[in-house]
Amino acid sequence: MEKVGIKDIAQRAGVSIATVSHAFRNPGRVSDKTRARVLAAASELGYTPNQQAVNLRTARSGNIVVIIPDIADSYNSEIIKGIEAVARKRGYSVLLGDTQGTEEREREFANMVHSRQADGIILMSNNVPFDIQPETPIEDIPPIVNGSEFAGHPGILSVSIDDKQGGKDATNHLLELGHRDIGVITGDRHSTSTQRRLEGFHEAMQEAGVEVDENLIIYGMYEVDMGEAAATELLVRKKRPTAIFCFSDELALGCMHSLHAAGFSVPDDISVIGFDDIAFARYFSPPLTTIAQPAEAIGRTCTELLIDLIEGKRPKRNRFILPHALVVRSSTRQLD
Amino acid sequence: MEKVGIKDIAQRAGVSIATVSHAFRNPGRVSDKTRARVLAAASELGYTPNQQAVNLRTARSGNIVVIIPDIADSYNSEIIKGIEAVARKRGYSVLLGDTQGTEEREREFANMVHSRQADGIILMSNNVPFDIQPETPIEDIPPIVNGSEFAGHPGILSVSIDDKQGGKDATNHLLELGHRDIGVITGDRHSTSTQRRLEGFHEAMQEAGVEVDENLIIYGMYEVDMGEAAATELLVRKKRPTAIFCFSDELALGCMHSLHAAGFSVPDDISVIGFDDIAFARYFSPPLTTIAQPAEAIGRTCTELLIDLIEGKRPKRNRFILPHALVVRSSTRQLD
DNA sequence: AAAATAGTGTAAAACGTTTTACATGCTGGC
DNA sequence: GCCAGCATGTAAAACGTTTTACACTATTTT
Repeated sequence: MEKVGIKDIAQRAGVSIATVSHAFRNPGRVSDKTRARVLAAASELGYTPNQQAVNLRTARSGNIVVIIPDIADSYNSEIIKGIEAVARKRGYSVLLGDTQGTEEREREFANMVHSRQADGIILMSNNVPFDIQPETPIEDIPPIVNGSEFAGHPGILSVSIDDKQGGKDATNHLLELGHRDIGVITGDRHSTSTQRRLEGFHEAMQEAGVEVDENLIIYGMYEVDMGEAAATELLVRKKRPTAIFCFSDELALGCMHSLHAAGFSVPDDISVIGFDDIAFARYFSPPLTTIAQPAEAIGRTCTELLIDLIEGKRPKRNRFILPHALVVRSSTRQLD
Repeated sequence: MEKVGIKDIAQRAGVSIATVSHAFRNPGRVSDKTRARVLAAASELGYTPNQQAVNLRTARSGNIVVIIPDIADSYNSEIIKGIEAVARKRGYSVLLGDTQGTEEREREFANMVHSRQADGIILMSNNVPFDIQPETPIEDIPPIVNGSEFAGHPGILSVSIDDKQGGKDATNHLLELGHRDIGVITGDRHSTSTQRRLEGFHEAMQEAGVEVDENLIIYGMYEVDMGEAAATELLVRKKRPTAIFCFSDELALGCMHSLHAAGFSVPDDISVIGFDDIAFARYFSPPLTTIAQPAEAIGRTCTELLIDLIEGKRPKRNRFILPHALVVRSSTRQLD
């Protein structure tokens, strides 16, 4: 367990430390014979390179930090799974940045790339935690990829589904089933995803020539409890909705819970559609109709792009759109 | 954006680099006046210390790695949340080690402490990814804390609930409701938690004088799909269970899904009890009766202990047991 | 046979800090 | 006035690597 370094193995193999280093990093640079001797010595001594030293010298950390509001959220953790997998494959480690929603922590984590603890950032949030003006040249921005639609800076890569179209698809599904009085429970009002989905909702309604009742739109957060509260809210409205579009599956879960508690049947009395298609969605009662996001693929893509960026390969496009899909299960049905 | 180092700020403040370092790390060591000058220079230049250099010099990384089989699992991600919070509070960052169950990755991650990328390990798994004999002295083991009951090495800290008692409590609950034909769907057969919960089950049955039907015990993994499969399995048994004890809430979810699909009502036809009390458990239909584990607290405690260990404070005890609780909801009821 | 080239090895600088050991000037006690 | 002791500052070593520039030998080219 004694710390064995490059120089111990140099001594044992009877060569210089430079040779040892070359033997590892730069095979061709050294004769096969000495290389073998070095490798032997290394394994006899149980050598493990000190990454800190390597990192300092090579000015890279091999880490990427993922800044995410809440890691316990199902959708988020699927994404992280994708991130982890690709990072590992490409030789990077992932540093977890659970911000619990606070901007202070967001900055803290973002600072890790300045302090060289990380080489790049995957951002699952809408604020850019630096002071970046839209006119800041991209060379001055550290490697960063956003995992959602992102409006902050045109040069920042982002990968996500087409939220607006998603919102439209969900709405059209309800419209096709004959619903006209459609309630909406949104996510965080300031998030781009909420804004875009809402646009999609309005556009679909307009195209169908159905008037939107603003009273039936409840703005909230993306969490379960919010779904419960919002559903109750909706039930006391003068005009009761016959269908509810929830901007996340967790919201839908909370929503259905409230509806059941109030004696309504889903979908017989009220249809509910969600968004995300988290792993549990098919186990809800009733199994949830929802817009599926390819969470893991989003995570994977973000990571591939980020690492490309770190390694100097900037893609031609800045905006990557992954396909979503309407998944019809049993929480929605034709209006009588 | 130019990289500014300690020597730039030394130059600007007209002092030596040693003084700059002291001004930061070691206030009293330097006069207030120069200290102020240094600090001013630093902020004017927008200085951020290069952590890699600091780490190399001070021989610590400020990282802990958490080795966990699947980060997308609800119970696991709650734990991670706890870990993150404490780590942050105490000035550490967390490196994610999602092993996807493979031992190879486990070793890879464990190796991060040898290569100085991390100062310690939180292990949420049952294999120790080093070659440690029970007789290896604790000084030779890197700082490590296990987040479950752990049998590998007596010197390794572990924090968890009392799984055996948990198994007993769940079983007694069913027994008290009059159930005698109790099915069991376990988690990974090799995990200590499964083994201990099973012991608890047997002990409770024995104490109640009820014979265990080995045919009603299905060994599996801790995942939803397994729950579905196992439930179907159980239904074809000659003697059908009137209650099922699932070793995780995810299993219970899958299990109830199968039961519903087969036309059974929970709890009217069959009672189901879970284990963990994940955030979603109260939203299941019916809301799940389960044994609550304090996941976040487990994460927090692990982390406090690990960091103590890293910083040289070894606790008097090696085994930390956190309280669990039976949470009765609506998935269990009195047998007619 | 001299000169260019390829192959192999090494000394030493560098990465950006922290920390040890020493130097200097000053205060005050005698 | 002398010395002890303190307050403040600094030079230089150290952390464990990678990498540059050079040296030497052996081989090939002319």
